[in-house]
Amino acid sequence: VIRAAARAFDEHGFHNTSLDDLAAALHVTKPTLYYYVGSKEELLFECFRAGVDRIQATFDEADRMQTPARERLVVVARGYAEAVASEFGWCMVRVEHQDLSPALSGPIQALKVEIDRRLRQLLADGARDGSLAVRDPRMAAFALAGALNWIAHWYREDYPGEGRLTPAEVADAFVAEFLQGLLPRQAP
Amino acid sequence: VIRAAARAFDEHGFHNTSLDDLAAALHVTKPTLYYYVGSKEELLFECFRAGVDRIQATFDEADRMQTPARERLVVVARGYAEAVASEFGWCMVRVEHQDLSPALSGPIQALKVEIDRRLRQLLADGARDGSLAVRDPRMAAFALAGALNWIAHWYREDYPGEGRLTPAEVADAFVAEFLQGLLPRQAP
Amino acid sequence: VIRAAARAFDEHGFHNTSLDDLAAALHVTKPTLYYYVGSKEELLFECFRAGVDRIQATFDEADRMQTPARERLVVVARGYAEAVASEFGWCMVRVEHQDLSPALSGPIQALKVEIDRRLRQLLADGARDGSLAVRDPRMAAFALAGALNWIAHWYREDYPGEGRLTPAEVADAFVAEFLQGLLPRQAP
Amino acid sequence: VIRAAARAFDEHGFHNTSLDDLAAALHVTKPTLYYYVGSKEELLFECFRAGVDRIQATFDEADRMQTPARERLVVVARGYAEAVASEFGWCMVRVEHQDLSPALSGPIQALKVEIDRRLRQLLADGARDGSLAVRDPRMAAFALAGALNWIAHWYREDYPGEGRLTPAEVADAFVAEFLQGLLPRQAP
DNA sequence: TATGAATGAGTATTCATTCAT
DNA sequence: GATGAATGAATACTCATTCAT
Repeated sequence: VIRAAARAFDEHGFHNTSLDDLAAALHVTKPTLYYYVGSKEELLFECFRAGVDRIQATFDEADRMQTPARERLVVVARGYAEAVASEFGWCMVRVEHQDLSPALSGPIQALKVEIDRRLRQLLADGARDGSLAVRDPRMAAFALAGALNWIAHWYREDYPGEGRLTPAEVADAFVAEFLQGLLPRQAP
Repeated sequence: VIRAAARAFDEHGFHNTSLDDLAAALHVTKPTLYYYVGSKEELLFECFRAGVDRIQATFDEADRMQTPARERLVVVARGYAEAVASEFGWCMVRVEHQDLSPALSGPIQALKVEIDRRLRQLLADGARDGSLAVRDPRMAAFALAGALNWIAHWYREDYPGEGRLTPAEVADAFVAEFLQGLLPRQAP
Repeated sequence: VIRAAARAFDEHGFHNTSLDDLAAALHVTKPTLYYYVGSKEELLFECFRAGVDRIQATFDEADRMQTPARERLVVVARGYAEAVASEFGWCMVRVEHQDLSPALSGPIQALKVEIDRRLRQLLADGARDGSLAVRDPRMAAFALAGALNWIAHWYREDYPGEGRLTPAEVADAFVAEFLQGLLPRQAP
Repeated sequence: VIRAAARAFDEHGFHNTSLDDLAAALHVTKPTLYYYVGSKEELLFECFRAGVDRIQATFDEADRMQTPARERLVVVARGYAEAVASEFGWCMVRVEHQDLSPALSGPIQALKVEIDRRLRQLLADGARDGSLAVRDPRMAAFALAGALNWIAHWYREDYPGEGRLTPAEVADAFVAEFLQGLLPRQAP
C-alpha cells in the first residue's frame, strides 16, 4: 500500500511523482488515495519511518546480543545496508526537511539523531570493550553512516563493474574495509 | 551569479526554489535571469559542474604528484571534502537525474562515473605501489565516496557535539579512520 | 436531525460545511445522512422552509385576530424576529438562489414573495383601518423586512453594547421605532 | 479590474465563482489574475473595502456639514443606499467571516463595527440637537442599517411592483418612513 | 439502518517560460 | 541589459454522491 509510494519516489523522485501517477500505479483514483492517507508529505513520512523502523529493529537486535561490539557492528551494518538498499532507501536518505512541514520535519530529525546516537554508542562500546579501535567516535559514525547511506544512491542502478552483491555482502565488504583499514600490515 | 543559485538550492532544495525567489535574492527580475541562463535545469547543471570541477582539479593535482598513492589519497580526500562542504555540495550530491532532461542528465552521469573511476584508480595504484591494502577497490571506493559525499548532508548544520572542524580536518579524520581501520592493533 | 444542519450552516456557512462535517457532528457516517436526506441542497431547502413555516404561522395567527392592523403588526414582528433569530435564521436570510437548482430555487422564491405579500397586506390593512399611516406600503415592507431579517446577522454574536435583549424585545424596539418615527413630536 | 469580481460575486455568489470564470470574464487567463491579486479572498476583501469606502466617504461628507443630524441622516442614507445598491453591495452585505482567513476577517469586522459606530453616533447627535427622537440608538441603528443593507438583496432583481426607484429615492422613502413613523398623527 | 470504500468533477494556486517593449 | 505582463501546464487537495454489503 505505502510501499508503492516508496517505489514511485525512488523511481521518479518525490517532486516528480504526482498523486495522479501514484493513484494510477495503484489502479485507483486520487481521492481513494486521500481516503487512506492524509497528504503527500504524510506519505513521505511513512516511507521514511518504515525504513528507519527497520534500522532501529537491527539496533534492538544487536543490543540483545551479548557479544563484543565488533560483532554487533557487523549485524547492524548488514541490517542498515538492507534497509537502505530496500525500496524505502530513497525516502530515508533523500528526504529533505524543506519538503515537510515542521510538524513532520521535527520527528524525522529526531529519528535521524537517534540513529546517529545509537551508532556512535556502538562504536564507543567497542572502544570500551576493546573490540574496536575508534579514534573519534563522532567522525567514525559519520563516515560509516555516510558510506552505508550512500548505498541508496548507487545500489539500485546497475552499478559499474561485474558481480552483483547482496546488500549484506556490500555491508560485509564495507565493514571489512573499515575494520582492517587500508594501511598495509607489516609482516611480523 | 551562479553561486546564488547553489546557495538557494542548498537552503530550500531544488524544487522549492522558484526562479522568482532566485531573482528576488539577486535583486533582479525573472526575465533578467533568463538573459543569463537558459533554464532552471541548466542552472542546476552548472552548479553541479562547478563542484565537480573542483574535485577533478584535486585529482589532477594528485596525479601530478610523484608520491605514493596513500599520500595522494589524503590530498584528494581533502579537496573532495572541501568541494562537498562548499555551497555546491548540495547540488553535487543531491541532483536527481529525474530532475534533468536526458541532454543534461547524460553528462552528469558521465562526470559521476569519471570521479568514481579516478578514485578507484587511485586505490588500485595504492595496491600496486604497496602503500594501500585495498581488498575490493570497487567497494572501497563506494565506501569512501559515500562517507565524503555525506558530508554535504550534515556539515552545514551545526552537527552534534562540540568542536567544529574544517572540511579538511573532517577529511583527515575520515582518512585516518579508513587507513588504520577500527581493529585494535596488537602491541608488537 | 435537520436542526443540526441549520446550526452547522449558521456556524460555518453553507459552502464551508461539508457533509463529512455534518455527519461527524451527528456521530454518523455520510451514507447514513443520505439515507435521510436526498442531497445537500435539499437540506438547505428544508432549513429554509422550517424557518419560513414559523413566520407563516405567525401571519396565520395574526390573521385570526380581530384587532387593528397595528396590533397585529406587533405580533407578526415578534414572531418574525424569533424565527430569524433562531437556528434557522441564517438559512432563511442567507440562502442564495445560485446555491440551489431551479427545482428548489423556485419554491423558495415563491415563499419569499408570499412573505413579502402578507407583510405588505398587513400594512395596507393598517392604512385602511386607520391604525397605521403608511406612505408607500412596498417600501415600508422592504424596510421592515430588512430590519428584521438583519437580526440574523448580528443577533447570535454578542452584539456590541450592554444588556442582551430577547428577540421579541428587539422586535418591540424595532416596531416602536417604526411606529413612532424618529421625528420629535411637538408637545401639544 | 476589481469591479469585475464584484459583479461576478454578485451574480453567482462567492463560492460559485471560480477564478476560471472570472478570468474568462476578463478575457485573460487565471495566472494573469494572480499577477494582480494575491488570492481569491483578497479579491473579496478588496470588493468589500471598495463598498465600505464609499459609505465612509458619505459619513465624512455628512460630518463636514453644519446642519442638524436629521438632515445629515438623509445624506448618509442616500450614500449608504447607493453603495449597497452598487456592484459592491453583495460583497459588503454577504461576506461571511468564515470565508476569510483571520488576517482579513479581522479588518472587515473592524470596518463593520466602525460603520455601526458612526451611524449610532449620528442618531445620538440627533437626540442631542433635538432634530431626532431616538429611543434606543443601538436598536435604531440596527433597524436602519438592516433596512438599508437589505437593499442589496432585492434591488438588483426586478423587485415586485411597478415603478423602479433610484437607490437615492429608496433611501428617501426609507428615511421618510423612519422619521415619520407608521403611527397616524391625530389632527390637532 | 448503517457503513467502508470509491470516484468524477472540480478549484485554488504555482511556476517555468516567453515576448513585446 | 532589463522588465512588466501574460500564459500553458500541472498539482495538491476537496467534496457531493454512489454502491455493494
